[in-house]
Amino acid sequence: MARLESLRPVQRPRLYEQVAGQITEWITANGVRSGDRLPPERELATQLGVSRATISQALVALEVVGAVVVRHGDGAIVTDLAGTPRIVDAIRAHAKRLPEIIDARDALESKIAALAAERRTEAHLAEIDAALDAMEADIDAGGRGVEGDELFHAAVTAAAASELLSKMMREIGELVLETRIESLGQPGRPRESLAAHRRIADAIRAADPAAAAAAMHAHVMRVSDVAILHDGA
Amino acid sequence: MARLESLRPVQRPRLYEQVAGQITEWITANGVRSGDRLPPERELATQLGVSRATISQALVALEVVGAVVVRHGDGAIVTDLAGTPRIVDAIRAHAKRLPEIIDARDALESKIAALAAERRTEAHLAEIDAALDAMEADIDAGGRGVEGDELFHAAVTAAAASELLSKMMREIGELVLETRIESLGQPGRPRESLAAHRRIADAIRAADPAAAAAAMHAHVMRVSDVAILHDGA
DNA sequence: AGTGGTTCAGTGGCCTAGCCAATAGGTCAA
DNA sequence: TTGACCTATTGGCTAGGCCACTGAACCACT
Repeated sequence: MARLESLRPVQRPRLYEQVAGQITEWITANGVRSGDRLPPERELATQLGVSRATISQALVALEVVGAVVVRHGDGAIVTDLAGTPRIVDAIRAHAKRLPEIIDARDALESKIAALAAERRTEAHLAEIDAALDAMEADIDAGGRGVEGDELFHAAVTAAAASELLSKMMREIGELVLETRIESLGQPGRPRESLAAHRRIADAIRAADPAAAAAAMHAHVMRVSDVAILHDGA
Repeated sequence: MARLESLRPVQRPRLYEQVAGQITEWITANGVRSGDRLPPERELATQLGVSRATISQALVALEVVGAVVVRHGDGAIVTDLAGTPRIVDAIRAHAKRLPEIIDARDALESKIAALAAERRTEAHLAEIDAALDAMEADIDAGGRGVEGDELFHAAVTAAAASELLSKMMREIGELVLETRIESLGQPGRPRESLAAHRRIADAIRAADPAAAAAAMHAHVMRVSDVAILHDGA
């Protein structure tokens, strides 16, 4: 039974998203500055050819993101964050920015590995070992060890005990996953990757932050080779 | 004339916010897990006593935050981020997590400095110098060089040429700023900080990534000392 | 002048009612 | 077993309307 794990659900465009995008464009295009007011909802509705309810939804979205603040009876005021596109969207939009993902991953995971080496408990080490075992078992069975790979990085992140770094990793996690799957798809890679993970685990166990960071750095860079090659193909 | 700066505009609660909050509570209270479906909009509307339009707005808000994903014809599916409060809020909530900010800043800025050393152009170097000059001038004039400090880090970040890392820095920027101001407030600190910035700039100019990262790391750690002490007071 | 009410037009907040479109799940014939 | 079809359920979006809030203009009073 062939897997189709690379397939993703079709894009279901929401009207409010499109409207929010158009409003954002309008903001940047017209040089609207922080503090300026958007046109009234009713006017936006007629101009963009949608209902006021949809405009309202778009404004909710923009408000949640922090691009505008809507004031009852006054209007929607543009904030200073308005021109800033959302992090993941910005990347996906250009798509050719895999190197940026690598850089970010390197920055975060190297630090995470170092912190993990300082703060790991026995429970964390056990969790990391379990992930490595799962990875090895899967590879022995002919798999690519993707699941164990994910578990490993999750365990290391947990050991680092930083909610902030953890959250940031989660933010780019979706993008990282793609590069990870690509990398492990290459023949011989899984075993090599397993060895790299072992080196990271050893450094963490040895409570050696610098070595852990270096090992993680090397691992991330090794993965990036493939990803970039694949990207350029 | 007594100031009333502690006064804030009255809370103008939005219905959709309240509804979103109730839905979130419902999720955590009922042990709803990732992948489970929320009740239909129509049912939520009658149960919470609001219109479907408002429910829809609340779901837009939750969707933007990433707590749910709404599928046409199917329902609103809870994601694994549902229980996770917003990144900045999470930190602010505990408030005692300054160390985490330092860790994150260190991870990002060290990498940014390294990348800047690799990719800086003459224009970037000029920008960095300008920031240092502004910092020095302000300090000579008795100031703390806060503005120049910000300009410096902004210039280095620009030189790193990574939209992703840049965005991440912006995300924690608000929090970093607080620690920065605290640090520079100590007597003697501004000049010392200026020297540290110069070392970073030199490494970047010399196109030495490792040295740049090390200098930035040292700088961030130096700042953290003060911040943590201040925090413990 | 300055202060405080009043009014009014503009604006967002929220609602009701309804149709359209997508989905999941069943039925039935090939 | 497969594929086509139907149907109930659900979200997407619209239209139209009432209410509450805001800000500016105006006015009366001090």
